[in-house]
Amino acid sequence: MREGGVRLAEDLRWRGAVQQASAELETLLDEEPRTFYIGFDPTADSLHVGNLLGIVTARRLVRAGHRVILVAGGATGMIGDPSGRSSERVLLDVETLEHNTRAIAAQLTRLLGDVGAEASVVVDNREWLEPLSLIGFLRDIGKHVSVGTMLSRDSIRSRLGGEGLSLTEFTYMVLQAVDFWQLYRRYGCSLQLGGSDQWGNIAAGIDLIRRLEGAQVHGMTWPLVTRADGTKFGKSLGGNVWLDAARTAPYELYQFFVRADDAKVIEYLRLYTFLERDEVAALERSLREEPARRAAHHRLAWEVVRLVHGASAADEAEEAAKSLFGRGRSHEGAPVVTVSAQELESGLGPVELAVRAQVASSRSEARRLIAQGGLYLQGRRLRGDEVITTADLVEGELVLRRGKRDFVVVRLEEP
RNA sequence: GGGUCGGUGCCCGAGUGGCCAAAGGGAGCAGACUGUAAAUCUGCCGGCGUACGCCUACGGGGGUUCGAAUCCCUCCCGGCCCA
Repeated sequence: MREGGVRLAEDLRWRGAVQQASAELETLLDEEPRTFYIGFDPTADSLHVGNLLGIVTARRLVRAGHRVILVAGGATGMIGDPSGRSSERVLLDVETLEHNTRAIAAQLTRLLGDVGAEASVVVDNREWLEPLSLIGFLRDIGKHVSVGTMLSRDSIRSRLGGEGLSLTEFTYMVLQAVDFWQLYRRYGCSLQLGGSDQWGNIAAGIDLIRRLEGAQVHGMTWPLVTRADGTKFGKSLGGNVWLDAARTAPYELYQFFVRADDAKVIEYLRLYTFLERDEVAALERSLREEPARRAAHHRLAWEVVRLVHGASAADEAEEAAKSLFGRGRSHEGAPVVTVSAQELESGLGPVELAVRAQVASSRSEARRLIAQGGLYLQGRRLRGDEVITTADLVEGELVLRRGKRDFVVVRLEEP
């Protein structure tokens, strides 16, 4: 039960990776190998940065000798978890959910697969939830669930005080309890992990198993990760930051983390990487003494990209960042847009170029951007009346920048 | 089912017949300062258009009016109270 030379419980405590637990961490984590589970909602066909902590935590437990079951919530996804939400979910259609569940299961397998097939299993809870009949559910399970207790949970109470919630969402908690119960019976699972907003759902499972099996199982949550201003971590330029390279390129993932708030980098390093105390301490010192180097930020970004996309993708993203933001050899991996040779030969105005390079979503926006002096070519500010032609290509490329930090490399289409 | 209050731009929220593309705040974008950070200051911030402008918008539909986010009808959705 050791991770990085330190007992797991102590390690997680130091990392700030535990918010609540149903028992002493040492009892839960250091005494014997356990089977634990973490659930993932199929709300999209890829996981995102918000799911990263679950994945990292799972890896820590596996490395310490525990076994993990990753549940792709194909069935619970049909219902929608009200936890931490102020408004009723819009239900996804069945085909989308099936597609998402498959995609997420595959992604989980990939992200945990290398720690050993033995130690990690990916299952879909439709396996046991779909066969349940309403009557069977109400007789066999519903009888053991106290509505009073459910009503006292924060996740429910906060909604009752606001928009209200449907029976469908109210029931979600019980379905998740059934998951835990089934995993207990099928795999001997005795510990459920989740974000702190999952505490109510986890507790419901613990209660159910106690009543149904007379057994004591446990739960543990990690804290909600925020940005320095208190808002939720994980969103970027108008959207989620995904763990699927097709949705968020490794370069962009790297950029997301490299831009972390100073006030938060160290916290993120502890939570999201496997670096040990002395390494984190060294980076902390660097942050304090030579902040402009941004060593902690770069290390954080590299570590996360390595975890998600592999070491070579991490190296490439790092190299591209160096190249675009300072001196570096290659910006392979940076966003690329192609234009036809004819197009560029006849010359493009900055507005056209910005739109073609997807650096602005409309001509109006492009014009506004240029008027404000926010478009740069090869590091030089572009004026509105310039014309860009093939003569401006440097090594066959135009390096376009929007604002301080968003680069796009423009290349000619392959003939 | 009855009553009542409400549904405004990405979010919060003002507006109660023309001066409304709609106050204010937040978010976002750009500039300055910097370190691809934070804080601060400045500008932009529905879409299209070089531009006078045009189009789309205040829950949906219909109506009154020269003119509606604002008035009327109706439907949908939500809160609260009553049954």
